[in-house]
Amino acid sequence: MARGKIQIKLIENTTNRQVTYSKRRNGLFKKANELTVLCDAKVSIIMISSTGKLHEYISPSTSTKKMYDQYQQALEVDLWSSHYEKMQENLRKLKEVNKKLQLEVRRRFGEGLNGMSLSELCGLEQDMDNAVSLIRERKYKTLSNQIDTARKKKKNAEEINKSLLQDWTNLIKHLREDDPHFGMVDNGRDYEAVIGYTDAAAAARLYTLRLQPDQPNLTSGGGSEITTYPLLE
Amino acid sequence: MARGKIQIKLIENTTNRQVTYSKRRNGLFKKANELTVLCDAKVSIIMISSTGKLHEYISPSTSTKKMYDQYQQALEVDLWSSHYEKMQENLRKLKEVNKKLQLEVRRRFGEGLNGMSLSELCGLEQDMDNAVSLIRERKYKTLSNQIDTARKKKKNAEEINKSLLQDWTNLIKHLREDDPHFGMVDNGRDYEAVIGYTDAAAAARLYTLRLQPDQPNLTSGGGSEITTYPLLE
DNA sequence: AACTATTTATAAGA
DNA sequence: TTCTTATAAATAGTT
Repeated sequence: MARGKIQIKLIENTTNRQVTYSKRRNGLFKKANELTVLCDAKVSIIMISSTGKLHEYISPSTSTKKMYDQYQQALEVDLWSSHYEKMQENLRKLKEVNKKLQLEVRRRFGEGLNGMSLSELCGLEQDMDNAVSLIRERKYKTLSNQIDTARKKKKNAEEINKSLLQDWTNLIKHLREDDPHFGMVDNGRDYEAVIGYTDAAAAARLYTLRLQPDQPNLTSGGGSEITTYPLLE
Repeated sequence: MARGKIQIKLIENTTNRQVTYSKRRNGLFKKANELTVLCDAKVSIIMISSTGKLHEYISPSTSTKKMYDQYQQALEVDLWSSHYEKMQENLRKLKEVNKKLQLEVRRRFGEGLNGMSLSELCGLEQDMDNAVSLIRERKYKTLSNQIDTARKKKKNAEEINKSLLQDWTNLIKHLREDDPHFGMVDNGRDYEAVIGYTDAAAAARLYTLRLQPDQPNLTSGGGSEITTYPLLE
């Protein structure tokens, strides 16, 4: 616009372009500010240069966020704003519900009863009594289930013990038949006596030990009726 | 900038102001576009006039949303995203709290007990029992307050009745003294007998009726000790 | 909306 | 970047 007319097309010379960008940017911002003052308008300008630098102008009476918010509202282009508002509404409702629930819970803890009428109190008491019955019922059910499970476990354990002792006895018998001196320890008593029938778990443990593969003489000994049992929880 | 210099200050004349706004807006947008082309820049302008109308310029290669997103990123001033995310976080937390409260309430109604352990059930039962005691206590308190109030009202009513009957007796007495035949009804009994002492309220009602202004012979009858009583709730 | 006198913006050069 | 300045462009006031 001076010292020669220019075509409005990309300035090829990078330096020139940057200078022009800088000058015209200032010009634009100046104009924007004049418009703001003269016409009581609000202007938001965001500019990004070809080198990626960002500049902005914003009228003194507002903010970039406000301008963008207004833009969104005005143009109704805004998916986000509606989303945002829905969220706010949601939040508000949730807070309300929360408040009510809190009161509900508090009352069911016996607090915050002051504002309640006699009939409300009666209703609440009734509710609570019913609920307590249900809870008690549930408790007994849970309890009886647990007892039942315990009984089953005990029974199962007893059976396993029985089988283990049977296996053990058979094993000893087989070994005796092969070697009459087997099982005699220094004090002259045999394993059965040492272990006794009082500690079945210990017997089982010992039994397992004796079945380790590093004692092939035992595991390979004539097809004994050894069985395995799943471990119980 | 033509036909006379102007001060950069608000144009008082509304019409002038709007005309200038329109002209300069075009000028600004033209400049913005030139800048876009000449310098390969991106420009977003949002303007809101004093009358609330919104106009925008946006460089062809971009969009207003993109520009403001870039603005956000570049300035690292998370303007609305943070707000938005905070809201989402808030919402999430509230929902969680809500869920817990709902479960709490449901359990206190005796529902949703399935996932609870025996000890949890025992704790809940204990809580509920305590709460029921508190509620019951409160109920009895409310009840006794109401009984108290009722007693007071009853006492008050009785006193009023007593006074009314006294007044009534006095009135009849006075009237008898003036006219020995007064009060005799067709079956020969007098009003006191008809009314009896068993229905004080009915006596009071009749008494009031007889004091209506359209029966001046009674109300004007020698200065009787008639008193008035406030109506009770 | 068009005109135009004048102001303002700015391209090119320093 | 800033200043200068010739000149293009914008625009205030008018029609």
